[in-house]
Amino acid sequence: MSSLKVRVDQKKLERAAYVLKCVAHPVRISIIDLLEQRERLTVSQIQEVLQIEQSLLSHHLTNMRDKGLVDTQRQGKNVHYFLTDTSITNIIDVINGSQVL
Amino acid sequence: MSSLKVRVDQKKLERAAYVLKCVAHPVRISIIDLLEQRERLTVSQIQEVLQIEQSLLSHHLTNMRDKGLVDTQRQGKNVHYFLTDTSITNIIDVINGSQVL
DNA sequence: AATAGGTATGAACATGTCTTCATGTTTCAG
DNA sequence: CTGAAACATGAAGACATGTTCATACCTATT
Repeated sequence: MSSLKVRVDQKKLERAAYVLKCVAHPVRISIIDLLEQRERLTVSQIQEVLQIEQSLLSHHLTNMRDKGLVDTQRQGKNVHYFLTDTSITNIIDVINGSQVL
Repeated sequence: MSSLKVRVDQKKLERAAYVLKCVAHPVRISIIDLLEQRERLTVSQIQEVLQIEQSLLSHHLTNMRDKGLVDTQRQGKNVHYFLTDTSITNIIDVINGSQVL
């Protein structure tokens, strides 16, 4: 007999998968990395670093916002993006500290 | 002037995204969690816990194997699966220690 | 050799994701 | 009020992923 079972409840599993799916993209990982370094960044600042189309970046940011990864704050013509929970940046560490990733 | 840039190189970014995409699924997160508890598990053992179709589970396992997350070892009629790099289990911790995930 | 248990594979369909392009919105400066 | 800068949105096509079903494969037992 074995009391083996999944230690994460279904709700959390689905939520985690949902958000991880969002993290799992080169551009979006990059954005997280940038926001770990700067706290707040405007779309144009991010665009300058990543060198991708404005519209594409906006889609990615909206995506991350929908999933609750980032939040925004308007300041004049600019919109500032920031991480809602900096603990996600731990994923970057996991990435760097793994043979597999 | 700002020396802001992505601190993860392109290759690693793509690899990380590729593997994270694989992690980002309820069933596959569950499998990782189980293999954190047991070291080695056969397909049927996993199936017994997860209660999903054999074929579906097999597809998921093959997927994880292709991405290098797990590896296998045959023993008679059974095939044992195990994590190739236990540091991935840190992702479970990140999940549990995050407000967002 | 035949059978059964354990696992893998492939086709097919539905659904989701990524990217581009065109266009819309908001805000400020003049 | 007009125009330009900064950002968002929506449609569409290409492509990837998840699931099911049927079937094939491997191994041990008889």
